[in-house]
Formats: sequence, structure tokens, C-alpha cells
Amino acid sequence: MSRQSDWLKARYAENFANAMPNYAIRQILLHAIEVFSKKGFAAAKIKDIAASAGFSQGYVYTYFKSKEEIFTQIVELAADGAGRAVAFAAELPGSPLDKITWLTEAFLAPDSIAMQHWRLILLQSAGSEGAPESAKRVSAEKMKRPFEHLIPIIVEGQKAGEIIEEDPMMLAITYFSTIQGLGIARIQTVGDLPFPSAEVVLRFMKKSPKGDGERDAHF
Amino acid sequence: MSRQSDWLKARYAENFANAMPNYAIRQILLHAIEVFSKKGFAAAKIKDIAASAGFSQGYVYTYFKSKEEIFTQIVELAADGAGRAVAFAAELPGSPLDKITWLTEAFLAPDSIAMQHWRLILLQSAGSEGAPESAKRVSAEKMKRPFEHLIPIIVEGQKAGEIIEEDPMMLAITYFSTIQGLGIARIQTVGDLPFPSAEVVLRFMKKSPKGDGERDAHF
DNA sequence: GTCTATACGTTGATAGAC
DNA sequence: GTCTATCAACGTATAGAC
Repeated sequence: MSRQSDWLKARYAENFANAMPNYAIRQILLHAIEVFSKKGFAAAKIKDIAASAGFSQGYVYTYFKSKEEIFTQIVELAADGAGRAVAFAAELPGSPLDKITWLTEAFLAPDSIAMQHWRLILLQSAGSEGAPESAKRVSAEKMKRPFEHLIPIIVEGQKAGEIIEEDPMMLAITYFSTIQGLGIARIQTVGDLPFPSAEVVLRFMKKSPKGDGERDAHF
Repeated sequence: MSRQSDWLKARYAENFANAMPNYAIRQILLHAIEVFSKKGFAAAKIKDIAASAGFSQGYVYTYFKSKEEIFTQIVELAADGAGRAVAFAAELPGSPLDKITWLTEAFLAPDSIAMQHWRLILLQSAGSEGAPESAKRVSAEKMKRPFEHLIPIIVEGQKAGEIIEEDPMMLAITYFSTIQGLGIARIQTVGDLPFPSAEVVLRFMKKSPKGDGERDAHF
């Protein structure tokens, strides 16, 4: 259903395994990502993470000094992952809009790891959770990457006449905000509410929407 | 700068004062909205709320049985507020797109109470915070209102040829997701990053973007 | 390598003083 | 009407057993 999502997952797992040679550490971090991204820093208990990873509560502290340390590491991993996804999109063949479309589909996939990452990064860089300072710093720093990679694509797209000629930074902010909003809606969505395609999501920055099936636009 | 925002604030304050005759209760709830919407349920401490409202920690329990009760009440207030904002927009004069534009500007105002509400409602309906069940129920129930009011506007807009002919529910979900994403970005934004205008935000559902200054669309 | 037991701090909630 | 003192529950982090 989503080759983008699969690619990201494979890439992510690969990078993850390389960076984290120890099995227990991998397990813990992996499940911590899930728990933290769902509950936020304060609500997530070490016991939850440990249980989810299949360990006892105390065992976690064999490898990690504190809850804060786990969270900060995860945020860093997440920020790197999100940055890499955008960087990869930038180097794909095709038009600028094709690249952004790929990226969008990767983000919007139902089980998207990229999305989980994004949620994590933003959950605390916000301070909108009682997140630790260290995590905020790491995130604020690494958050620049996705923008640095996306903005050139946008500029390219503007030159090619595919994207409207507004401030690229503003467009990038709008893009990531939308992605994030949809990601959050995804979690909330219990059932099977209709979700927008990448095509609809990207209309806000697309220059001339002719050819997408509009009828009697000026009857 | 934003008459929409002012209107909402006035309306909200009015309704709030009517519903909450007691000064201390008003103070506590008012500050609880701020603290909860910034930190989330688990990270927000009763002490924070009390201090912010100018009371001692214990005093809060003169009026409220529990932290959960405060949160649930706030979520209810927030959901009502958001619902009313959309309902009001629905009854404005002007084209459907005018109405949605008004609503969008109200949401996106820098100090928007509507936005604060929205964040609150969604923060927990998600379960994406360790929010209490009671709050989730209330929110899931009241969340329907904004959609019920927005969807007819969208349908109207489609009939008028202003809005693309996609599933109105999907468009509504996309709309609110975008609004929410931008609202979150707002908090994070320390400085003065460029933010999209309502016009840009609504392009994704607007039918024919001719007349918004596009040059050489088909050279 | 993994678990159990426990110490210590924090916080939600109560009771009683002023 | 508001605060201080305090209890009980919980969660983080540690120490030591298997």
C-alpha cells in the first residue's frame, strides 16, 4: 500500500540497529518511542515502557540513567529520522512536486514511523508537554534539518512553476504543520474516517490545479 | 488586528461569566485552561494551576473534587466554545468561503482562545495524553459539533462552485487538522517565524485559484 | 542478565487552624 | 474564605538477590 512507508521503515530499522548494538537497549528505545509518542513525557511511566518491551521496571535502569535520558535519546533519534526522510526525498528523481508528494505519502501512511517521529519531536520542542530541557534543546537544534532540506525543494518548485510564489519558509511551516495536524488526527481517529490524499494536502502550495478533474469551474 | 479573535474572546468571557458565577471558580478554571493546554493533563500540577490563579494548592479542593474533575469541566467548556465559534461562522453573511475564512482567521490569531480550546479538546480525545476517561468521553461527544456546523458550509461552497468536489467530511478533517497543526506550531514558535494567511491555508479546498495573482501559469 | 524489594521524593487529596 | 499541615498513593531510581 505504501512503498514510501516501507522504505522509511527499512531505513530506520537499519540505522537503528547500527547505532544500537545491544538488544535490550534496542527493545527499550523502540517501545519507548511508542509509549512516549502516545502519552507524552509526563504521563508515560517507566513501568509502561518496560512492560511493553517485556522487561521489569527496574531493569531499564541497567542501561539508562533516568527517564529523561531515554526521552532525550529518543527525541534525537526521531529528529534524525525525520531529517533523513526529507533529505532522501530531496534526492529522488522527478519534479520538485513529485518529491514532496513522495514525502507526504510517506508521512501519511497509516503506520508511519516518520509520523511517530514527527509527533515526538514536536511534542516537546513545544514545551507543550512537561518535557525536560535537554530534550527541548536537542529537538530545537535538529528540527532545523527537515526545513533545510525541504526549502530548496520548494524553491526549485517555484522556479519550475509548480509551486506558488510565497515565502518558502512560510510554505514549509504550513506544510509541516499540516502533516503534524493530520498525524495527530490519525491517532484520535478510532474508526475509519476519510483522510486526504497527498494530492489534496499539497493543493495549498500547488500553483495551477488544472487537470485534477475540475468540472465547470467557470460554467 | 483581528476582530474575529476579539469577538470570540468577548463571547467566551460572557458565556463563561454566566456559567460560573463564583470568582474563585472562574479564576481557577481560567488558569487551568492555560496550564493544561500548555502542559497536558499529566504534567500539569494542581500547584501550578493554584499558583497561577493566585491561590494555595489546597484551596483548589474547596471547589473541585479532583484534578480530573477540573480537567473534564475545562474540556467541556472548550468543546462548547469551539462548537460555538463554528456555529457563529455558519450564520455570518457572505459566501461559504467568506465564512470559513472568518473562522480561520479567528483560529489563527496569535492569542486565539479558540485555538487554545481546540488544543485542549484534541489533546485528550486523542488519548495521546494520559487523559482521564471522563474527559475523553466528553470530548469525543462534543467534538461532533464543529464538524456538524462546518460540513454544511462546505457543501454550500461546493454548490456555489467555490470548493472542490471531494468528500466534505474529508475536507473538514483536513481543515481542522491543519488548524490544529498550525496552532501547535504557534506555541513552539519562539520568535517570529512566518505564518500562513487564511488565504493560503484554505487553498487546499478552494476550487479555482484564478485571480490570486498567479502569473504565467501556463506560459 | 534479569528480577524483587525498597528508599526517597513528589503530588493528589483531606483535615483542621486562622 | 483561605492557608498550613499532613496522609496516602504513586513513580523514579537504587541495591542487592538469583
